[in-house]
Amino acid sequence: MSVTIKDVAKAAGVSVATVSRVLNNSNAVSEETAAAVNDVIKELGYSPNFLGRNLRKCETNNILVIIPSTEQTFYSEIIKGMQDAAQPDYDILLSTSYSHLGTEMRLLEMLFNRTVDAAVLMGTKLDAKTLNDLNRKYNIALCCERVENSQVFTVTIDNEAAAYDAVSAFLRRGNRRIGLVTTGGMTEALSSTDREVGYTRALNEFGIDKDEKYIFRCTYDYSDGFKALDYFMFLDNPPEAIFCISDLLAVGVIKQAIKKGIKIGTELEVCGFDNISLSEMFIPEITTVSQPGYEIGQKVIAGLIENIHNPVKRSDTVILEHKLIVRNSSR
Amino acid sequence: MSVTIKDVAKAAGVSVATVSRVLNNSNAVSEETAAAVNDVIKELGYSPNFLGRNLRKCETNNILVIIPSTEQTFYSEIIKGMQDAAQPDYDILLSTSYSHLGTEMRLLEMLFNRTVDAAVLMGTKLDAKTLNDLNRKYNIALCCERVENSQVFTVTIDNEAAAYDAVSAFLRRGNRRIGLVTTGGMTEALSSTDREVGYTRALNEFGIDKDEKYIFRCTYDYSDGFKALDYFMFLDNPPEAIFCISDLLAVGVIKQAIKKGIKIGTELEVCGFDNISLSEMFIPEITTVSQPGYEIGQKVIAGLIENIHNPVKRSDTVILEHKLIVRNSSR
DNA sequence: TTGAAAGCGCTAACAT
DNA sequence: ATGTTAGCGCTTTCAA
Repeated sequence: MSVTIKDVAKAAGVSVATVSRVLNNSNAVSEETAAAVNDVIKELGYSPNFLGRNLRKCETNNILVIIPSTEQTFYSEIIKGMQDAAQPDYDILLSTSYSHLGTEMRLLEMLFNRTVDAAVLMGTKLDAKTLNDLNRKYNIALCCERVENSQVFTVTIDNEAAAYDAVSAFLRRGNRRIGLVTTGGMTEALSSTDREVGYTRALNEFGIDKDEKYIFRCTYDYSDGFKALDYFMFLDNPPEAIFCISDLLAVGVIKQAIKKGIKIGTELEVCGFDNISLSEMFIPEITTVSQPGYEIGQKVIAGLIENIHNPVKRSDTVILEHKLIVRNSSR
Repeated sequence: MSVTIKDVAKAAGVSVATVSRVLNNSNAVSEETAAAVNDVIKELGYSPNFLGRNLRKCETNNILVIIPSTEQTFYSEIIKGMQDAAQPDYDILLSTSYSHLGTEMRLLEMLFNRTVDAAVLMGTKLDAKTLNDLNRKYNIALCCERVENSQVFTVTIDNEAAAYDAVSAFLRRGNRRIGLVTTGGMTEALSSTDREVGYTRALNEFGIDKDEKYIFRCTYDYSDGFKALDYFMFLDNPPEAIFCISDLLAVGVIKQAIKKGIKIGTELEVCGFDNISLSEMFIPEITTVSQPGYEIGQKVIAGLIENIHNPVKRSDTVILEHKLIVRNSSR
């Protein structure tokens, strides 16, 4: 079918071992021989078949990254960071799970059947026990979304502190009734729960009790922001500021508010989360919490590669710095 | 290291051949034996090592999809269509080239070294000759972006007609001075060139000559839309409508126009391209040309899989239907 | 219905 | 510095 190492060896008049050495830049081969072999390789248009190499070496140098979706996210920067950290030894292979447990499991098959050496799970739907079991046999890492009681190496931000910062800023500017638009309680995402805890802590510090009526629980869909705004404005004392656990929800809230004639920034402050590019493009530009995407990606792959090569694996959680970015949707 | 087919065979008291047959659902194995083997497989937690299987079968059932970026695109739908068309036989592996020729070539190595069975190139930077050479030896397909003189199987829309439709709509509503914001002339992307041809044809049909002063050539960066608007408004007779070859550029144009106090939709019409989710979220909602992403993805993978299995490959170009979506950024 | 054995393409231990 | 050879885990032909 295609040209193999044997063909090259024959054509170059050497053994396959020598060709292999040239291929792997072994120094135990004379310059002339190497040059001759390389000539033949070029001439024959030979590419080593990695299926053979991988089988023999029991490694693929591929890392699978399972992302929930490629749409409207800040994953782009993370992926860039991952690629840079992986090069030149590893390749990053992306696949989307659509936040679907079955799909995620199917993709993890690649780990079981040795198609990849390791996997990064972003926003996993797996539970702690399953993750810990996996972690024992394979090299995995969590990214952005931690899982309680899991001993899997994780890179994320301090979501509690980030929400605390965002809501504190609202409070310092004199707002007292702060709405929360979250997926917490609807999904199992711990980041949402953590952000709600941070929201509550900020309120408490200003002597305000968390009031469930100022919390709107919904999905990640941006149009749920419409419903949130409608709900809040229907209250006797509508919130003066709204903290959304995603930029997309913030867009929904703002859009609906503008439709209702509410002045964003003055009559109503809104803060999103993630600092996706849309938050800067939107009118008004949206105040948000920025996650250090590139660094997150870099760190998680660096740690994972470390784990691949070390018998004793790190299972800690790396917390990176978030940043509150104040724009026009707040005063 | 890990449990192999041999271990299973030994534990089940059968030959590896029998285990292999069970693994591949061969009917040439008795029900009792199959059940017994499956029990052992479960008990031992055995997963077949695909490196062995792939080497033996000379296939991986993986398809590589090279995308320029995961940010702010309509690729999300395309990828969904690809996954659905690939399942259950193939897995889609994504990788980002960042529109960088070197990176694209590096990723194509996976094709050469048999890590994947085929590759889809989106917005490739490769030239026709290179593509045709590749196409002879490997299974590849182009998606969204055609390449002149390439004989590679391609799925895309009719960009010329799409632009014609968008600009014609402007003209039918009485606009005569139509600006074009494009990357054409700056990059090699044929879609931009095609759209410019459609723009010109529409003008000509209304007895208007293309006037280079109404064309602003820039990069894909959304902030270039700012510059475009500034440039156009500086003209003696500014355009009454602006056609942008991407939604992102349209956002830039609109944002800057609003900043200048120009009423979008009435004083100035704007049309984007691609119908990314942002175009619907933005205020005003943006008129745009929608590409049938899901179907594009589906068709390209279906064609590619067809090619993998057929000795004689199709090398045609499939043109799918676009749709003009009129929203508030036009009258 | 089952088993024995060859071999996919490559690397690496060992020998020279 | 180079060659010989075993074998990675699997599928498949052939024989029984």
